[in-house]
Amino acid sequence: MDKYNSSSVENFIKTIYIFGSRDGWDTKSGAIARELGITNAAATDMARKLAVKNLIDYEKYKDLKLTNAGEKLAMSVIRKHRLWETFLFQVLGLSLHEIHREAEMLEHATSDFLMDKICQYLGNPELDPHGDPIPNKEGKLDNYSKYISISEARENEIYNVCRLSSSEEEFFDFCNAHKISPGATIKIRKHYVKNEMTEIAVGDTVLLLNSSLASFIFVEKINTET
Amino acid sequence: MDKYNSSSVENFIKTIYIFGSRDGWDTKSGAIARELGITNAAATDMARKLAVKNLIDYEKYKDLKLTNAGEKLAMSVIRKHRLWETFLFQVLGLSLHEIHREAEMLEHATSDFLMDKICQYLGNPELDPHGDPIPNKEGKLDNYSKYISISEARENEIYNVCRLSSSEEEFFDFCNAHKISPGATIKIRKHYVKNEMTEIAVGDTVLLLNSSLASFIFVEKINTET
DNA sequence: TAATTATTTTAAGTAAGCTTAAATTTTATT
DNA sequence: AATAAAATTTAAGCTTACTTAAAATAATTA
Repeated sequence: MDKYNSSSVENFIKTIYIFGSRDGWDTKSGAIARELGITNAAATDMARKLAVKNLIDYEKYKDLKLTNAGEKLAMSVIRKHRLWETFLFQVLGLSLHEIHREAEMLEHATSDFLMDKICQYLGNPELDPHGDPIPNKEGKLDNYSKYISISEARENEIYNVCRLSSSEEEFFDFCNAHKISPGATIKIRKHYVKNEMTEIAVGDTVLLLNSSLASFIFVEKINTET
Repeated sequence: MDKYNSSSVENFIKTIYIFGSRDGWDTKSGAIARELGITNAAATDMARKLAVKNLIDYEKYKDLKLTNAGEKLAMSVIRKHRLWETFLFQVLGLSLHEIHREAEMLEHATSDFLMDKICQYLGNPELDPHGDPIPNKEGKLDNYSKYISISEARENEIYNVCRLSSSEEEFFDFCNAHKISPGATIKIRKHYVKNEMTEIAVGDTVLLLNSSLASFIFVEKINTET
């Protein structure tokens, strides 16, 4: 078993993990290819190679599934990504969309040794600036309460925004413009199911979100106890 | 002209620059190959390809020479290397040999944008922790007084240590053990030319250095003026 | 200076990570 | 359930960055 994996391999494995953890998203070679900007043929090719390396279980035409080793690798890359984002945001003051772009490169060029130093420096954070949980050294997400996306939230209920889980500048432009940030309070007014839109209220403003926007904003029921 | 260069290309160009700036070192394909741990054939191959890309001037059997574009690229990579070393040393507290290993990877995965942010964060440093000068954004080494290595220093003169320009752990073990660090005062006692050894004194300790050690320790005549 | 040794280059071949185009399989539609 | 559409896989081919082995050139030494 090689110790070193290329950026291509790491991104492939990472994408399978991320897609697999999102409700209703598939992990077939086509979806991964689209995300990575490569052809289906290239993705199939990679899938077969990584199956030999025992990082994924591959059955033709089926969803790609990570093995234990594959999941471990995914968590390691995601840990590096989220720690770098936290560092770039907190220490160097980069913006939410800038940190993604840089972390996307740095995550493949950082040793476990250095990552642990950075983790310590940051005081072992549990969440990155987007609100996404940071896996620990062992690749586990401990005490991580799974938030729900706006598309899954109940009508006429009030929620707290917890995560803005995108990496596109335009998405953050939108969130900034309408005061949607972790900690903000929003009300779900109505799901227009056929049209795949959700109407929410932030303060006095009423917004109509398409399903893409809605799926990247994660919320939590406001805790009335304690 | 491509904007993006691979790690292999960047390391190749960087090595030509570094070797070219050291007295008595050649920049033939063989020397570069040895340094990079690849075969001569691979180095010749790369040399021809980079000549097409206009990064080096290539004449068979001759020393490899960087073009203006090649030198610009070299300086950019070296700037990133030395800024990362400074950052890892000053901010995260890594040791002198650890910073080299990590910077060697990070230098190829860092945008100019991020590098400038880090440079600002550090207060635009002029020297890295080894004492090596950090090129500016334009790829120039401004007001850089060229130090001499111990092998070039004059017998019976007293000097200040300015740079420890190596990346090997053992070298730093040696320097630590004998209190050789930037700022330390040493006396050159004698050059044993035939045996390629130099005898120096650090405080009360007399040390006999082989030419390899002597070539990595850079010194400056103690300034008696001002 | 001729011969030997060392170095560099050329030639042929490999693996990774892609591409396009054609064939196959799955999914959706009527 | 048959067929059309969509997705996936296979096949062949390309580039990068290497390798080994043989050929050519340069440097050294007798």
